[in-house]
Amino acid sequence: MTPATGAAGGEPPVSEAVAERLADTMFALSSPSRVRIMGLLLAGPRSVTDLTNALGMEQSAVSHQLRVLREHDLVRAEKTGRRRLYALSDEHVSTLLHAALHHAGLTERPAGARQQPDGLGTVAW
Amino acid sequence: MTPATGAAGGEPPVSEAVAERLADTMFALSSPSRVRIMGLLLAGPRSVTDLTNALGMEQSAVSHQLRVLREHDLVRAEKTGRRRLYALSDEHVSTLLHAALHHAGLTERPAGARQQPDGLGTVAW
DNA sequence: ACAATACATGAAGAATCATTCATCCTTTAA
DNA sequence: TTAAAGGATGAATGATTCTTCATGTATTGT
Repeated sequence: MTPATGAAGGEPPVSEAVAERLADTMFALSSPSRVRIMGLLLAGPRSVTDLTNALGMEQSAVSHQLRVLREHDLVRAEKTGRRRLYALSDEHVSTLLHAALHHAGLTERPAGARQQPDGLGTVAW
Repeated sequence: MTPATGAAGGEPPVSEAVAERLADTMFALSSPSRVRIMGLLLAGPRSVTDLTNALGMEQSAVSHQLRVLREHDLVRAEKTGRRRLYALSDEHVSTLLHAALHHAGLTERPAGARQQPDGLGTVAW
């Protein structure tokens, strides 16, 4: 087997555990709603109501998706008064997000791109 | 509204179109099987049979997942003889993958980490 | 105390996904 | 030509997922 393909030895290059962790994180970013939320948070902390208005979805849906992001440590909530301020959990996350956005901006253009060359709005790095 | 949260002006920081594209790409990496495949390809091109053996899943399942990766431009197939050599579609992808792996390696340790500090095996950069 | 605001959460339903099974196509070997 | 190897693909099925609806809890305002 593997007649000229390269080494195919013993331990896998990416352990199954890591694969699962990575997939899990990617999953959290695999829905447009959640990515849009992350996109908004990229510009600074937002309350659930802010997000709900900006996204044009139901408050319940936003909360549900925020929960997913929370459970995956992508965002953190800080409660002040009766509202909860959501923010990216750390700059590490925003780095990953930017990398991903950059990737998304470079690959396969749908022919009718009218947005910024990379699809980013005004983003504060 | 938005009483001290920051700007909440007009155009979204991440367009809906980009969010969809990004989510789409992330989706392709949101299953452990596909991540493991990518992990193997990180070490070099592999045939479907190679992957099937290394992964311990059925050939059909591997082909199905390869298709997803293909349709998302994450891998490319080159046919030589009666086998198909799959490889990461470009180095750009492997960059993103490494970034993601790095992220996965740093966040929340499941308490029982026995792998390399970052969970990577022998990986050729 | 009462009402309204801000969020969270459980249930339900439609849609989507990953895997297996069976089958088909193509290419090499006998 | 026949058979086998290497893959791809459609159908079926069980498991997840996203959204809406309804309702619950905590906090502020009057």
